[in-house]
Amino acid sequence: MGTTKSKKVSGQREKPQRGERRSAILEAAIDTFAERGFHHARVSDVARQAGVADGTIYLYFKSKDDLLISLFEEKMEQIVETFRLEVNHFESAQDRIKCFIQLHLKMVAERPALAEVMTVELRQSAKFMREYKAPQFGAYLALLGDIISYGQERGEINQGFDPSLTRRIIFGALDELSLYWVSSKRPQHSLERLSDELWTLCAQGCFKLEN
Amino acid sequence: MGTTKSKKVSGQREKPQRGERRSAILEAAIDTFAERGFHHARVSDVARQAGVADGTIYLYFKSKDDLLISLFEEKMEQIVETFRLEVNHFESAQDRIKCFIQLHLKMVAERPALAEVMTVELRQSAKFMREYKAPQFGAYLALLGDIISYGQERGEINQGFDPSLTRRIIFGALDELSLYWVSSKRPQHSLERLSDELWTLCAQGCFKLEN
DNA sequence: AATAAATGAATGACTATTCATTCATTAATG
DNA sequence: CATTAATGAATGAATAGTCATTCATTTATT
Repeated sequence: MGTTKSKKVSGQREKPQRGERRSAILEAAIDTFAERGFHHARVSDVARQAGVADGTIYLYFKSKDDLLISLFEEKMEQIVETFRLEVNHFESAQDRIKCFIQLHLKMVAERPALAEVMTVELRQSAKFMREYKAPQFGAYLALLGDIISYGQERGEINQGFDPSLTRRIIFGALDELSLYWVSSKRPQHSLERLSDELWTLCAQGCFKLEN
Repeated sequence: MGTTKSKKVSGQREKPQRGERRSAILEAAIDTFAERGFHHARVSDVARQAGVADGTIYLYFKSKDDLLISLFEEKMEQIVETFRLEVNHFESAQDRIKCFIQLHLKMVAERPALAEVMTVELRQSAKFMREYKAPQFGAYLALLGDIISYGQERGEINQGFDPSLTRRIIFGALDELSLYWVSSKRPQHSLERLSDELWTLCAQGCFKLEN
């Protein structure tokens, strides 16, 4: 059945135009890595999904690892750029943090496959990739840390907090909430709910004041 | 040099006694997976580290995957048991949460290789393992959630928080702090500092009250 | 026609797993 | 007690399968 040469597979793309090959491969890699996991995904799966031949991938990327790293760095760069702009629309550090949390979770909602690759697949190489080889992850953390420092300068946030730790706490919470949401077939909670819960905890803690 | 048959390798164990084989393999797997990463670690590396033959591993575990899963489940079971006992020594939910945070980070300090396997290597299989196949991870989260519910029953914690979300926020923060600490060659902060920072944020939030 | 881009079958490196054999230990026998 | 037989845990060399990467050939572009 079907045409002579190509087995149609769900999600398979049409042969991409010249000049769109590279980004077609990146997008195919996001979907394939999210679905099968980086280690179980074959390069030929990515190629099929992108509508190109196996060898074509090696015209644009040095190796399968390079594909994962490029994917991460390029997408993360865009994200950092967008977030920085959006966040700066707000004056107070409180609003900026709230905005950051919402943007992170909005991205999870809009690009779940990308979120999954970033949260799940990348952590495994964390020790090797993150700070060391992943400047854009550093930029993401730095953005969050800058907001906290800014809040301290403005007197909104207690001086006692160390931005380099607090940013990790907030990032860790966001990352785990994202993983939870992405992994749930039918999430029990809306992303707005996740956002509010985290925001409230960051803002005022969870204990009643008189105790 | 050395004996006829065995090349000495750093960290290699002596041939384990009968009845200690299984746990020798588990301990060797922790070290090897932490050092090389699960996917890059060869079964023969684990065998050498444990001081047994390759085939012996298959007398105790079905597959390399099964070794990772068994490792996680068995260690996590012990951890949950210990944590539950320790935490219940305290009356207030505040003290229980503080205790939980401290125990988690203490474990990271005492067993960094185990912490690394649990935070880094396992996340990659997160979607498949966690809730679905990893009842002990569920038990860990449940313990944290129970403390929060308990705090709400006692009137210490605002009813507005959803324990199933709050527990993930706290776990995510702990997990990320652990990863940070384990990955840093020379951590900038003591684990006590990490513990205090997270505890303070959970307890009172980071914003000054009058704003 | 000349050049560049794309193809995909073939290659080769890698390693999880198997299983025929060994051998230390225990039980049976005289 | 001394000797022999039985057991099954342990071994590790060989297997079998996988899949990233290459490159001779084909197709598209200028």
